[in-house]
Amino acid sequence: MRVTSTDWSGYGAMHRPWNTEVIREDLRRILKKEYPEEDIVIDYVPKEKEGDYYTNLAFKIASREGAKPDEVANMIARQIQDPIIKRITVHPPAFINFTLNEEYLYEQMSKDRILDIGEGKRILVEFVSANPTGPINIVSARAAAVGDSLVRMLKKAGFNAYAEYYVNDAGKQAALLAESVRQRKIEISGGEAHIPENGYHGEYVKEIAVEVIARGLENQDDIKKYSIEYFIKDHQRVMRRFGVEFDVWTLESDLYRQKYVDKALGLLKEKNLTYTEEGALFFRTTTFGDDKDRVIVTSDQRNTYLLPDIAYHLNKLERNYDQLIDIWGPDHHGRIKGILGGIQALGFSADVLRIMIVQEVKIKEHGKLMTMSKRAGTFASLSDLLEKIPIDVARFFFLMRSSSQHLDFDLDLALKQSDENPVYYVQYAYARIKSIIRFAAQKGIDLPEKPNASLLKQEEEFDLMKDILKYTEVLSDAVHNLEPYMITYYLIELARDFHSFYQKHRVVTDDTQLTQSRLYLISRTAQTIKDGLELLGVSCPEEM
RNA sequence: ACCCCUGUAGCUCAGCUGGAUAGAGCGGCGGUUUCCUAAACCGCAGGCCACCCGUUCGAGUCGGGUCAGGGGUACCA
Repeated sequence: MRVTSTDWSGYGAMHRPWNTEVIREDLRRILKKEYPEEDIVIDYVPKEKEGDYYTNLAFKIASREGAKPDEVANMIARQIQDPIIKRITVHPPAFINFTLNEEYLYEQMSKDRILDIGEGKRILVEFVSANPTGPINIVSARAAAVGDSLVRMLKKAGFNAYAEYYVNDAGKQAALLAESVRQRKIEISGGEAHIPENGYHGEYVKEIAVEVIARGLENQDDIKKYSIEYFIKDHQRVMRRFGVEFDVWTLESDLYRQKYVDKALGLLKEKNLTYTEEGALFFRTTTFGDDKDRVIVTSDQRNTYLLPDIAYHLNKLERNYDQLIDIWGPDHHGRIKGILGGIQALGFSADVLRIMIVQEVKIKEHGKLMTMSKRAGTFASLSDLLEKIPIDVARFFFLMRSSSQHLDFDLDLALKQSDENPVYYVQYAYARIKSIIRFAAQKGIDLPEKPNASLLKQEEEFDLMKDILKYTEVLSDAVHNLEPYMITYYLIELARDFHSFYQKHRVVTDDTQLTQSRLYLISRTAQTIKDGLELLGVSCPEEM
């Protein structure tokens, strides 16, 4: 099975028509009228080639019918006619290229296209969910950026999307933290610390021990409660600082209190999907395609993570979401089959949950990759990273790569405040536009309500118009693939096209009509940049 | 031993349902400012898409194999 996000079952594959107002859908509809049975693919024409969009329809038909592709292409080209298409050209071997009508572009540009592919469906994105036993690490930071951006994108695309953080406060790790703190407390009081083998050795444990002493906490439960809460608060604070808001924080301990764990266990037993072996209770995940069955209750009667995890997903499903998305770190990929098995065991389709694995992050400084072990690395935690670089830069960099890709975080580049840093490149385009609009206002030229768009005839102007219209298509692709980096790439491209335009053509001139048309064009550009940066959770300053 | 991710320009990466002469940023070299922000723009150099086999009219993209790097493989999460 495929764990990364390309095929989003339940919402249709990308080539299927979406309920969206985008240009390539207009083209698809036109072709569909003549070829209702065909699976029509519309893509962008490479730069430097004639036309804006193309289809490979002729190849498909020719291949199936044993005809010559170029003849089929010419036949199709003769057949298709529509006001939005200025010109259809056939290029060897058999591409059919469409050049859009300028009038259509002018008209589309002044139209607000709203993307609604979610149709109000309820979708829950759970991410970060770091154990409350230490600071937020870099991979979790990346997951935070990706998850938060995803929620913003989904909302923009018409979903009712919610962000959730799950806190493992009841398991073995929490107990280990408490014991580690207690040992440090003994040490501070003059005794010898016996930290458990798998316990927590970080410096921060000592700090908590000091706090615990100051509060006079003695028994294990109180120490545990204090330590866990310490990190929950820490995580909440850091997430807020990073600009990530969660709608719901769910505690594992609450799932126990509300009997969800008992309920899940009962359901599994009831369906005869468990058995006992050597004192441990196994869940038959092999029924659902796992390579071996998994233990859910250990021989010493403790629950493994899988049982409360299944209970948690039962809890989520009972809250009536149409779709669940979990974002996990690379070290958790081994859990996928277990949890999907659990969901199916509870009677749901495996499709209701999509699990994204966000790959690891390495920090690169002075051309060298730094290890990020808590012992050696300075950048073990998100807070450490944010001490060094601005939030905008951190978020943008985390969203520059597809999430299934290992990420090398180039700290030197991130620290550069000018030139090469792509964050500022995009922000600068926006600030520049705002500056031009202010300049025009000083000269007494205001943004027009309805500009005379037909004055825009330059190549760079058409490039910008097409970019702006492409925005909803990019958003649609990004949502479908659950990949925010597509937005990032698009914004860099849009900024580049604006900077090129700026260099070549003056906006504010004595020609008031043309000035107004161009003001309108660049203000639409600015609006698009701002919208896109908001999806990434990156700020958009008016001046730089 | 098994599982996951990855292998495209000097470096970091795009290239989505197979389609045109494989793209961008950074780095390198060379240019651009009496004018709305030079945090910008323009040009040049740089690639046997790890390798082999297969499917196909067509493969960086799909399938099989090999090699290499990273991560994970508890009755931890």
